[in-house]
Amino acid sequence: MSEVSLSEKITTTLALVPSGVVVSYGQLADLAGLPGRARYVGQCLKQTNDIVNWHRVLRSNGHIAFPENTLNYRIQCEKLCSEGVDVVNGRVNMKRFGWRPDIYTLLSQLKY
DNA sequence: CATCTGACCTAAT
DNA sequence: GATTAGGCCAGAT
Repeated sequence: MSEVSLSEKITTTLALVPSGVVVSYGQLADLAGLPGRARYVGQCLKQTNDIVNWHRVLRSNGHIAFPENTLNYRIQCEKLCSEGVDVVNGRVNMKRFGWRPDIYTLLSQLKY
């Protein structure tokens, strides 16, 4: 059986998040089998800049995690908007564009 | 070894 | 809304 690193669990799980859907750091941690470790997700994303779907990760309150005047902030806004996700004041309405049960079920099928 | 820091979260005020 | 306090944990100091 192959050993899967923690960061690998996170990146593979994130890669399954569909376009037009966003997740919080905490949600992603849970789905990757690392409950309560939202902070670790942040560390992983910071490490490498080429993680698939990195832009679909937001804070639990829907806010983009970067300061407003940064380049990354603008890029994330741009990418989300191009996917049909409304970003208002650097913030996404998690109620409308956030997690849906069917998608949750899909990701929950991940086994490591 | 102690403390600080951070792409974080929840609950309570 | 905002703030505080506690939780989380790998790295840096």
